[in-house]
Amino acid sequence: MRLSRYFLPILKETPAEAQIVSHRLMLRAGMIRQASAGIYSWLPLGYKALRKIEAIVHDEQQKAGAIPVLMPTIQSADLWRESGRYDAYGPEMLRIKDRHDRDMLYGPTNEEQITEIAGAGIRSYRDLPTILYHIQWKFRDEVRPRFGIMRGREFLMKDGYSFDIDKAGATHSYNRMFVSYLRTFERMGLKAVPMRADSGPIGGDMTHEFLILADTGESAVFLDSDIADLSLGGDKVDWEDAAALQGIVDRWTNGYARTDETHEEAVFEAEVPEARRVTARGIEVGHIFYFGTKYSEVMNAKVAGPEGSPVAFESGSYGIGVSRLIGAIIEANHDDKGMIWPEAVAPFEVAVINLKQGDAEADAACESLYDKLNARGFDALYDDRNERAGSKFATIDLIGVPWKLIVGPRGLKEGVVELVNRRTGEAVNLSPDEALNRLAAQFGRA
RNA sequence: CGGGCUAUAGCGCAGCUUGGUAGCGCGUUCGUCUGGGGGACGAAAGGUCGUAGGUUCAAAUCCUGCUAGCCCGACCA
Repeated sequence: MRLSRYFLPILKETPAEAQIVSHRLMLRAGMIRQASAGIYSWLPLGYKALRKIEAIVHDEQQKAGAIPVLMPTIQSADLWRESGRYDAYGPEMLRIKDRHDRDMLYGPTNEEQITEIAGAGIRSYRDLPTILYHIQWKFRDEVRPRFGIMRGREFLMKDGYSFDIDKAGATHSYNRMFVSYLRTFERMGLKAVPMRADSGPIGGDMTHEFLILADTGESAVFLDSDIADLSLGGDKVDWEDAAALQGIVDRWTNGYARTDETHEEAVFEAEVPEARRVTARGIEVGHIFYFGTKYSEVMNAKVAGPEGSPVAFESGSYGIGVSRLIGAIIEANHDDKGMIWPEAVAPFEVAVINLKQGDAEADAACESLYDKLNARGFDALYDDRNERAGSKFATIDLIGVPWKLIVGPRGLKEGVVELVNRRTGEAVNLSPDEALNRLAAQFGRA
């Protein structure tokens, strides 16, 4: 993308309403624009980031065996009356009427809808397990939306639902999603820690929240530092091997990691040596839980079991706050100049900065680099605006492009361009071709 | 939903106390000089002062209603 032809309405000053850093930076970088309280338009840069995150979630869900679907945003109230939640949900649910005066609602979640679909479409226990998911906009009429997209009323969420014949199957499905979440967040360059969540009326210990550690997080978290240091690495996962998955889950859940909701100071002190006790703040980006037959019983969603008689599904649901992840990534990756995108989710991976637009040699070198980057499959941004160098650096650093290729007449005389890393500031002078090769190696695109 | 606050140009703000031609900085446009970390100078465009009503010769300014938004708390992906 040529910056001169892009729509990037950046701000030098911070809008007054933005309090936390991700909100400020997203507004300044022209990623979002508020439409009304808790509702945002996604401008090109924000939309690009959102799509990248969405793509990773899709990919990891499908690798773990989940199947993508797409359910509507508008749902019928009747479906929710079946489950009893139409009355139970309260004012957070946005209720609307259609022209025939039928009660409708903008979905805050999709348990009812998916249970209806599974109940109608899955006939035999032999078809199980089935995990269906979608990435769709949700609406929850929060009393007090805040922090930009981090707590909006409209938000993009991945919600998945598993269907099994028994508890053992449901546990396997739960573990699939548990490990899938670890992979998903790790791939985005995030350190997400699964923490025991409040299981509410259902009970049991099969519910976890995934939190990203960040100073501005909403929840206080207490954990054993050993858990924060765990990593899957690039290890292959055999998703069909229930015992192996359980092993991974156990590794992450054996130690202490809880939010303030479930924290018990005495247990914390007893289980974790003082040197490893970490008290921090976190942003919830995922939540998984097993809920058994809660919806399938009341909605009469059943399959033929091994004996031929109908059996209610054993289910779980699995959410990732896709739009919230953008805020969380920024909260965890920024400095005083702006955002610092992890390479895997960066809206633009590399920026070509022409220090002297209009200089024939600089222009030609930039054009050539830009073409070659595109040819190699890079998401490249060419700052070809007729701006001064300082202004270009400030813009590119604000939007957090992980790598800069700086091209100017001075360097070109020596036959070099400068390759600079946004996070470390490390800079090296290389010939244009060497710089390209270095980047290709860095991104695995040789 | 309790408490606090705000609404004036794209953004950040002043003006309101004491009613009388709507201002500043940034950004934007044009020109000149510039050009390796948010340049300088000159010129210009841009505002039903959130909205409805009231008081007054006269309202951004005083009064009333409404709406929108922000912050703290309680609540939540």
